Amino acid sequence: MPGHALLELESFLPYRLSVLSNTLSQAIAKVYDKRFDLSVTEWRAMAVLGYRADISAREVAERTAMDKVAVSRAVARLLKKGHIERGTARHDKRQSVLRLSEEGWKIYDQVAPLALEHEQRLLAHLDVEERAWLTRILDTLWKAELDESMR
Amino acid sequence: MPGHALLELESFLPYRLSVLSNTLSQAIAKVYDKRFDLSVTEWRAMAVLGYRADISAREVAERTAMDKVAVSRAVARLLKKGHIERGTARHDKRQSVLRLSEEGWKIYDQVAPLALEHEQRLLAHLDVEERAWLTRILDTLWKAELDESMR
DNA sequence: TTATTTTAGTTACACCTGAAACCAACCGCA
DNA sequence: TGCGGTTGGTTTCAGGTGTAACTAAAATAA
Repeated sequence: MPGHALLELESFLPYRLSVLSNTLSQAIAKVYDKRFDLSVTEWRAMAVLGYRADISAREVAERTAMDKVAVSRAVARLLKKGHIERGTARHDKRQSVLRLSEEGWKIYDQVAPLALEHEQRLLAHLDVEERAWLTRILDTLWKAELDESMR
Repeated sequence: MPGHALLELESFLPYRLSVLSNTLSQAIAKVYDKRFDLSVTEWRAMAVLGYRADISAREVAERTAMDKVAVSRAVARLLKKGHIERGTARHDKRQSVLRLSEEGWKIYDQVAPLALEHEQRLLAHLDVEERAWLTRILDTLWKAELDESMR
């Protein structure tokens, strides 16, 4: 194709990142869904609440990089399932205060190790040096991209 | 939270990959959409057709890692817009034969350089060594993950 | 205090997506 | 030749998602 820019999708970085991460996410998502009836958004919300309890929906949104609508819906579903509990902040009646319920912790205790296993399974393909570089590169790109998307 | 697995989302690899790649994709997608009225799926189809013409929808699906439903819809929209043309394979009347139209090439010639620019902008955050490692690591994970998801 | 603007969260709408059902054409094999 | 199974592609349906509009509460300003 003379005269046209040469763009080979398979070696195009944003494309590769996207496909890789989607393949990865979908594989994990399927497991969460089938075994625990959890969507990725729901699990992400639970994950942050397992790490830090009694935070507002807004803070969940920040920490999961989901937008507030997605969080609102995930929270609604998790409440219905009884995986989380919701209170109201005393100092600000608009804010919710979210935490995992007893039941929620039981789910969490099954899913979290599974997630970590999944990560290990992925990292198993890399040697120590590669892992270090990957972490470093992701850090750099993360900062650079997120900064830009904020602007 | 004693007794519970420690999972910090922000340092969890699949999560980081997913957020990074989504932030990236959305930024690009917005540009494609606003300036060219193209969705990511549509653009990906056009990208492979720019690289290799006269292939079937199934082959587009393979080369873009999209499923055949997504391709079918992207093709339908691209046909309506006149960006691509469709024929039928002589040896197999089920198969379509797709290629960019004159009009499609005009769009392609604008978007492809833009995409490459985008990639450069991203790579600009990394030095030569980091780029080499990133490529290598992506290759490895790509093969490993895609192999597994095939099974 | 009252008026204005901002923020937390929900709802409504229109779109996108994946899974499954479906149709037509092809293949393998008897 | 004909019959079961497979493959390319489309359609349908049931969710999921982002954007924008909305409500209530809080912060800010006058």
